[in-house]
Amino acid sequence: MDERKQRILQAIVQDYIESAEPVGSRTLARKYDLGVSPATIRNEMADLEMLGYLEHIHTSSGRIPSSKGYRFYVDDLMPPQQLSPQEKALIDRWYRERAQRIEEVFRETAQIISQVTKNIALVLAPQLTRAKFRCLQFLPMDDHDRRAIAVVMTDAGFVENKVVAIPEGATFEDFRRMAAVINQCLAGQSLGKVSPAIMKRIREEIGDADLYEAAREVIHRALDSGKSDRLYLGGRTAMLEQPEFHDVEKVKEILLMLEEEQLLKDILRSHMGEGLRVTIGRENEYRGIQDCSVITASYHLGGELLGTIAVIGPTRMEYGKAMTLLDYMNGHLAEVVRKFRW
Amino acid sequence: MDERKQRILQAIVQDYIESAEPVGSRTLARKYDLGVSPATIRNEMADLEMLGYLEHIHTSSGRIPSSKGYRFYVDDLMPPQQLSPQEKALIDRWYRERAQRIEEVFRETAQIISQVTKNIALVLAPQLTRAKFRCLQFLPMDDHDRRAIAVVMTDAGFVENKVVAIPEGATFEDFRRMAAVINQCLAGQSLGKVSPAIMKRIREEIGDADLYEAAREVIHRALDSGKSDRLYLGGRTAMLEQPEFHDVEKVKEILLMLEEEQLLKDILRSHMGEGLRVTIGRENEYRGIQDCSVITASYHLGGELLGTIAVIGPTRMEYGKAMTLLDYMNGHLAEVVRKFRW
DNA sequence: GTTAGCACTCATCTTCATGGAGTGCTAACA
DNA sequence: TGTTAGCACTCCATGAAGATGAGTGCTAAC
Repeated sequence: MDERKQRILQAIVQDYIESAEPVGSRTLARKYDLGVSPATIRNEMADLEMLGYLEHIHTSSGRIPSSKGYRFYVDDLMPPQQLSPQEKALIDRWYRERAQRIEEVFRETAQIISQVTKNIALVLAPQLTRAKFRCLQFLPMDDHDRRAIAVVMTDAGFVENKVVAIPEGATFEDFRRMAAVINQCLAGQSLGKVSPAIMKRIREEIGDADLYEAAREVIHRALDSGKSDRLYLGGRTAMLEQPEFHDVEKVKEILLMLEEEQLLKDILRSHMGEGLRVTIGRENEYRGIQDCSVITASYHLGGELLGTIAVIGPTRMEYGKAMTLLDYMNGHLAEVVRKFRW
Repeated sequence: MDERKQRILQAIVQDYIESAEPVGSRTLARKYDLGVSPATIRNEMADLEMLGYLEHIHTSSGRIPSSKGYRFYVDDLMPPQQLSPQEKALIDRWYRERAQRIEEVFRETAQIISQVTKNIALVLAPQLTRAKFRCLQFLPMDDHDRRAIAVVMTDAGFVENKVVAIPEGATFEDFRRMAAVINQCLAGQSLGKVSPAIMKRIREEIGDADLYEAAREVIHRALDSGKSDRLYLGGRTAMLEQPEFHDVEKVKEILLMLEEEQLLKDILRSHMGEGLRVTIGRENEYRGIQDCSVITASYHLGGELLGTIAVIGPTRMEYGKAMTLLDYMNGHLAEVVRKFRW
């Protein structure tokens, strides 16, 4: 692929991303200073189509980039972009004004990304499975000693509370004792997996069978909440700005997909872990988004993978802008998570 | 308005609700056994239009009910409806399978309502402001005594936790002492309003100014979370089934409204407190939904107002079905909330 | 290798005719 | 006096026909 072909492909992709209309040789020649006539461009376009970079709806409709075309654009042709200081300042201020608690940080991150890119934004918050157990405490819930609140804390500063029943025969004091045992045994352990050996040690320390059963349930439920990492979603309305979604059937389809939280998490997880990543159209495994592109960025802290942020939109997407933004938000998030941690 | 007019109005409303098409005299005569000719129906329709019960897009377009027409239908003409035992069983099973925690109950309630009515469902969970303070406890958060977790519990069994900073010079032990004071002073108080007198007493009991400042903040933030009652939303996709939302602009408008949580809460609150209530089209105060109807039902427990559930949809709505369902879910919710309380 | 020119292809838009569903009005009927 | 049949009229939806415009592919000339 010679340089002229690349210049033409670049112009086509950029024009199509901007206009959402199939681009023809004449328009291209007029708008971009390519130094050749429409006829030449036509020849080149025909070649590019042969090579699989462009597509044709029908004769005489202008070309649109194929997945392969976008891929080449993203990898080799896309001019590097940077957020302007104004944009950065805007984002920083947004955070400062609206995001006090860490949940708000995630939520607002999704908001910002969707607002800026006019596409769907996903933020997968750090998984607690990767977090380490810090401590567990019980609080009495009623005066009759029948329920207690278990408060579980992780080293990342996440706090969860659950109501647990105190079994017949046991007292709140027993639970307090149990907490001490659990704290001792689980301290520093990853929530993801508690080894049978540790459970055995806890059983021995606790002694009483009923009480151990209760302890097992508490630990189990604490782990459960750890497994369900939280997904924040933004841009349900923003995406309607895209002409691709001017058809209600399409909108319905996408909205239905967005309600399947598990599916979204799976998609994100399969992209996780390799910095900035772009998956274009057909490259997607899940069929429902094979006319969409997914850009993900994973944020780390001290080498540890924390979570992922993503943009999902039509393949005709401002890749450069989205990638630059994700990269910036990525750093921001790692920073914020670091701040909330200690 | 004589009986024949009423029968005709009833037929028109029912037919329009079913078909979403303006209904004409001929169709009406064919489909419903009214015992009169189309011409007579035409005359009656003209009368009903004069009286304001029907509307006309243009000559020769068939009639649709006006807000006033729907109102008369809902108040006087609508046949009473009941959920079938099958439907009830279905709902009960749904709850049993998916709703363990109280938050899930609210969420699934919204889901069920939107699924059944194919419209937007809102569930406003009990406001904590109405709940009474039960107790506050602090847990140490880190080893350096710089942060603590405040766990606040209400008599309805809601538990909230917040991270608070321990001011320079104070220790965790001070906070523990402070908790004792607050517990003593606030026990049984409504979270909605803490009188200045009580705050004064707390200040005197605590003594130290810095510590009092910290206490004030904790109480303040506990109340804050009480004020933000939670809204559960269902049916973002279900509503797309309605032909009224076959236009993307309409969809965008409604979705934008649904993102304004405060607005939705305000709408619900203004409807709160009077059992089953229907507001039709123009009767709505908020302009954005003047071509929609809102049906709300408030659930109570021991005379105390707890929350509201609602359906929002086009004025062409199955009022009977929605009202019956809301009424049933209402009882269900009160029951569930009672079960979670003690 | 590049370009101009030409024939051809679609999609879209406009216009126009047509049929169908509906109304309103009037006159006849019971 | 209330009911109905009949008729003229309105408006929407549909589809065909034609014009328009943007685009391609191919060939021949530069």
